[in-house]
Amino acid sequence: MNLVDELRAAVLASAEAVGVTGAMDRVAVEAPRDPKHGDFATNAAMVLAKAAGRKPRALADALAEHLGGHALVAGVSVAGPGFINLVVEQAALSAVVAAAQDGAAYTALARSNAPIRVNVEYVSANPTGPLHVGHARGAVVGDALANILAARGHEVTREYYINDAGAQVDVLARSAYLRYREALGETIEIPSGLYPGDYLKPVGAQIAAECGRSLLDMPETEWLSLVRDRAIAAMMDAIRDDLATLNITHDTFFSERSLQRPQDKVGATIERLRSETLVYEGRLPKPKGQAEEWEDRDQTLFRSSAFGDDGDRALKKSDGSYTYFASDIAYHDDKLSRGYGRLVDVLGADHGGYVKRMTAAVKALSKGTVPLDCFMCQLVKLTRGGEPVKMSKRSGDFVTLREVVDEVGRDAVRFMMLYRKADAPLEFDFQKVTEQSRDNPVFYVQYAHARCASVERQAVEAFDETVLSARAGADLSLLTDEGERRLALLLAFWPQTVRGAADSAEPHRLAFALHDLASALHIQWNRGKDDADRRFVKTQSRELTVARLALVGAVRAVLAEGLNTLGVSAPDEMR
RNA sequence: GUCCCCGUAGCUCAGCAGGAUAGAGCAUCAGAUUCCUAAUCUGAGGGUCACAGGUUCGAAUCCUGUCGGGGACACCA
Repeated sequence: MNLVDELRAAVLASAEAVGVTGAMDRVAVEAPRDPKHGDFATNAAMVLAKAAGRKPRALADALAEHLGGHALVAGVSVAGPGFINLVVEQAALSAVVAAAQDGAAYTALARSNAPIRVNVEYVSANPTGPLHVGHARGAVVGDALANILAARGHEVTREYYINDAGAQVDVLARSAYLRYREALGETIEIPSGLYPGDYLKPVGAQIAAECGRSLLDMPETEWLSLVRDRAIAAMMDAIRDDLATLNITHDTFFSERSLQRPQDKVGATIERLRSETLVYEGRLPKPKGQAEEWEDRDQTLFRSSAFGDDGDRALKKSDGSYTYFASDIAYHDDKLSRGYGRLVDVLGADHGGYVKRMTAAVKALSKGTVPLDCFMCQLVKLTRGGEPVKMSKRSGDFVTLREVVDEVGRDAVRFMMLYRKADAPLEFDFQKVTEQSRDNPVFYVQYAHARCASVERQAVEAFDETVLSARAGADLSLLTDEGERRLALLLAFWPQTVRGAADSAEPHRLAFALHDLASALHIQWNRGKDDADRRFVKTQSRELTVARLALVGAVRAVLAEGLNTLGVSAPDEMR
């Protein structure tokens, strides 16, 4: 059990001892606002006061008296409206430092005792071109979230939904066909409405090489599916390559088309819902606003309004084919049939209006047993030297994910995308991120890790190699310096941070926690410049150096584990 | 017209299931390199948490409304 959990258990035991029951799940052990208040603080007295029928301060006094006797607690005080501040025994922090030597094992303390199977769907960009920088955000957030859920102990599947069934892939095919003719020597012009990007030229060339001139005389109905399949395959290869530059790989690529052929799974799902009276034939009210070409007609509708949506949603287009939503219902039904306990969709900002209906659909399909969490990534505002860069796949004039990674580097792209809440807009400035300056927090955190490694190298030089192996038996009670305690306390919160990030699906919390830890490390390091007694490597005392190396090793292990979870490298030196 | 997200320091953003004096980075100003990497650190200035109500012991946080910015709104995907 980790320290924060132990303290929380102690608080709850104290509450029980003084005869309080009630909203125990709201009791939290957290960092106090001001470190001067103590090592930890709990809101227990304020949260439980009502149920106990006592005033917060009075209850706090009672709890504090009881907590004072706990083995881990060295000091207790009551402050403010009823906070109980705790100072822990040195042994408690020593245990944290010892446990954190192994970053992976220490992070495993965050594991849930009720792990479930989780499906995380992310990216799912249309296979009509290379990924652009907007996709990068969803890709990184989804990937990091999957890592974090795995760190929480869940069994995670990373999935990509290939939208290969709609009209846009026919447009892709027509665009590729023109490139095919171009490859055979024709001079072509890409009409508006098709994809003009150069990236289809190799596809056209490849088809020309394989099929020769045989497609030239065919009617579109004959070449369309052939060209389409090849173009989609080529685009998916390109997308996989793009994702690989960010170290992102999916476990499953799920084809939308496979829901319709060879078997009509979409129809089957619709009919099942119809039998539950959740699908019906009816008319939608004419939407207000832009609806000039509104055609009032009977439609096949899903009763999503019964599950929290604003209205019912169409499942078939006027030509009788399925809507994207209908396919997506069948797709999520397929996910459910694979036995997941939780579904997560990471969506782009332009899918905002889609969340309610999809959540409603999963509610209906799973009969409320499986939650679907949709997380929106807001737009990325890409600037270069203050000038906004436009992105539009149709124009063929967009900044690709690959360009950004090539210019800025994988680590910087990943960390920057994670260094803010996903549902807040993000400004990504090329210049700042390329500068490798203090402006870029990834270097700050990586530097802290490199500095830890450097300290270890220095220690070996000052003593010998055995100072590192001696850490296992270090006397950690020597770590009494204020800054050292501060580092140990930050380490103590790490498992909770991982839990919080996983359960709230907010990867940025990890990034900020790592930044905090890096900051504390840098501060302590610099204190050694003013005060030689505080240096990590203290040549006069091997014993003290070994203890401090253990602390540095713990910080390094957690930084490495955290960076690894975010998909960012943890270099041993940065020169 | 409806729905979703956002509005916190000059700028970019945190603020974890309401809680202690609202934080960080950048920028500005003033400092610290005989010393484990100055890609670092120390200090200062800078705020009616968009606005108005409400809920309560207590609100940046929850509810309602207003204003402002972005996104989405039959059949596209």
